[in-house]
Amino acid sequence: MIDRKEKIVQASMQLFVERGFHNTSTRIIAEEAGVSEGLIFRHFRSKDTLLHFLLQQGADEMYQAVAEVISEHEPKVFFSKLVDSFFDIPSDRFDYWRLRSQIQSIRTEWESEEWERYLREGVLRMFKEMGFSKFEHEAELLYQSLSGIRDGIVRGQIHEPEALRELVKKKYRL
Amino acid sequence: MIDRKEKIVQASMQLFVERGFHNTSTRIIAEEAGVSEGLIFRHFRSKDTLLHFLLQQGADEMYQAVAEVISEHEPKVFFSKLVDSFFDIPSDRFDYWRLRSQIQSIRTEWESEEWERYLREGVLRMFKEMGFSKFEHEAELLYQSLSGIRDGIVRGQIHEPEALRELVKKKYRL
DNA sequence: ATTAGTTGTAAGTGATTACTCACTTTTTTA
DNA sequence: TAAAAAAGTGAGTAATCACTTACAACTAAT
Repeated sequence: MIDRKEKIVQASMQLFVERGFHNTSTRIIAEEAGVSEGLIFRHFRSKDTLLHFLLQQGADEMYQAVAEVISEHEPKVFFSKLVDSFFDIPSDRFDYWRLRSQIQSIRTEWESEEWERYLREGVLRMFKEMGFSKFEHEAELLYQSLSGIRDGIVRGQIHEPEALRELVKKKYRL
Repeated sequence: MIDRKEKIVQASMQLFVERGFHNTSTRIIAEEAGVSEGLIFRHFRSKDTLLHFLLQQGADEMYQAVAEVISEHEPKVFFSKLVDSFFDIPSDRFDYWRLRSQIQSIRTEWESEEWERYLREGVLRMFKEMGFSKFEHEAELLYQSLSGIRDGIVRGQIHEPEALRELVKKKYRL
């Protein structure tokens, strides 16, 4: 009846985000998931593997989302889809972003994922095709700004995301 | 001759940023600082107190920096000083920002500091005085964007900050 | 020179950590 | 239905954790 592996995934995600990865013991994960501690290691070889699984799961979904944006070749539509992809984060994906942000700020070896490189390339291409003179800097600025906004959203700091979204689009006259 | 307390402060800051707070033991801090483990607890009552000290130290400096920006009442100059304050982070303060970002993403109870509230009020006031219709949203957008850029800078993701700075200022026609 | 206060150390403390192992129970397959 | 494989448990494990304590060394003032 109950998918215990999924229970472990959900409990660990919540705990990692709330208390931090290194401050979350496998004992409390098991407790929260309602399983024995040993089962965690049956399904995931180690606590690190579990973390990696959570991040990979989110990255896979992002790859899908980015593919959808990237496939758009009309610059103005691309821009709109791009901005929307930063604003339309389903609330059940907030945890992924918060976990990612946490790990990124801890691990020095963190390197950008494939979907992120694709997306940045797409932004670059868009500004180029739109005829912006300093398209590289425009791309960098937009990407970092949107990242900051996304952080704000998943942390619940932004009260009226819709107004912000319109403002961003207006700034680029779209 | 050697200020051992300062040694502890520097070693712990570096380690907290590199490996994460909860993944850094007091044993390794002592090792890295070249002191006995007990000395950490002589100077700082607990590991948490040490963390708080590091954050407070950085916040104090930020309060100074923000006071300088806030004191400017001419909107256009304020804007320029504001943007500069996000771009001109001395490299020896990178660690503070990375530590702050780490703790912010772990602790749920994190609430904005005094200097941050002051700064955001200032940005709000600026847009208001500049006659922007949706000044609240403009302030939110600018603040979150600049925060994203600052994150990028302290993480070494931004290659040409100067070009970005000029671009930001140009966007607001200043 | 004695005292008092501070700074420092080494060797502990019990609690908690990620993980293992021997075992039982459930599910799948032949 | 029997056997094999997978899922699940609970009681371990050595190592590490933040922190304490008893004591020594240094510093400064009387």
